[in-house]
Amino acid sequence: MSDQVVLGGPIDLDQTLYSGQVFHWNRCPDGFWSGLLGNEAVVVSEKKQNLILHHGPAKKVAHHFALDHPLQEIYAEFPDEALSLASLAACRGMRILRQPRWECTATFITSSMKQVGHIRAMSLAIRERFGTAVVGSDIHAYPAFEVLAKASESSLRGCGLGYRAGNLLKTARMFADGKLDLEAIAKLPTPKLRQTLQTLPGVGVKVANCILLFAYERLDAVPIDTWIDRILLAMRKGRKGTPAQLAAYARRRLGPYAGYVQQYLFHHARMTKKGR
DNA sequence: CGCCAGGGTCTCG
DNA sequence: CGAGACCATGGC
Repeated sequence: MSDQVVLGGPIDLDQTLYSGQVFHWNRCPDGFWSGLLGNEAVVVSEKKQNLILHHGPAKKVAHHFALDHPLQEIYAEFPDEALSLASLAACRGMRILRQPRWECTATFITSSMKQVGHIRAMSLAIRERFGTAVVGSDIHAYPAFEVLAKASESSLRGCGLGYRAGNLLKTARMFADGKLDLEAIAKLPTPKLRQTLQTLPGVGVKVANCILLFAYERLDAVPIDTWIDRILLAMRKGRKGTPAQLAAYARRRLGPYAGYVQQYLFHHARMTKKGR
C-alpha cells in the first residue's frame, strides 16, 4: 500500500463511481475506492484531480477509467443550454468508464424498472451467489455467462431479480451456446451493433444504448430512461413526442458527445431532485 | 396503501 | 406504427 502510482486526470472519482454506471464499488471513510476490474482487485483514490492507483493493474485501470477521453474537447461540445451547463458545473470530472462487456450487458439487463440502489443490491447478490472470490477484495467477481447459463431461474430470482431472472438466464445461455460474441461484434457500426444487442432477451433500445455507451465507447449513444425523458421534455418546453422523436431530438440537441451530456444530466438530476 | 424505479415485450387497434 | 397491459421487487 506504500507504492502509489499517479495514473492521470483530471477526474472526479466520486462522480464517476457513483453515477449509475457501475454498481459494485465501495467508498471507504478515508476516501479510497475499492472495487473490481473483471476479476482483479483495484484500490484507487483521487488527489488534486488525479487518479491515484494503490492496488491493481495500472494499464488496465487507466484504460477502464478512460483517462484518455478528451474532457476539455467534450465539454466544449456541451450544448449552450441551462440544464446541460448546470450539470457540467456540478459533475465536472466525471468520466464514462470502459466496462467489461458481459458484466455491463448482464447488469443492465437487470436494471429495468429498478432504482440504482436495487441494481447494486442485485449485482452484489449475483456476485456473492455465483461469482468466484477475489484475493484482496471482499467482493466476488461477476460470474461468467457460462456459469449463469447453468443457474436455475429460481436461484436468480433469489437474488431479487424478479421477472428479469428469465431474461438474464436466456441471454447467458445464448452466449454459452455461441449464438453471439460480444467481442466479435465490437467493430460493427453503431446502428447495426444496437440492432444486434436488441436481439438479446431483456435488451430493448434503452438498455442497448447503455451497453453501447458504457461497454463499446459509443459516446454519442443516449439511453433515455425516466429521468432523461423528463429532462428532454423540459428542454422541449413540455412538447411531448414518441420515443423515436425524443431520440432524434437528443441526438441533434446534445451533440457529438450526447452520451456524455446525457450522463451528466442524469446524475445531476438524480443528485438534486432527491437524496440519492 | 399507492406510487415509482436507468424498461421490455406482447397484443390490439 | 402507437398506445396499453403486464411483468416482480423494494423503498418511501
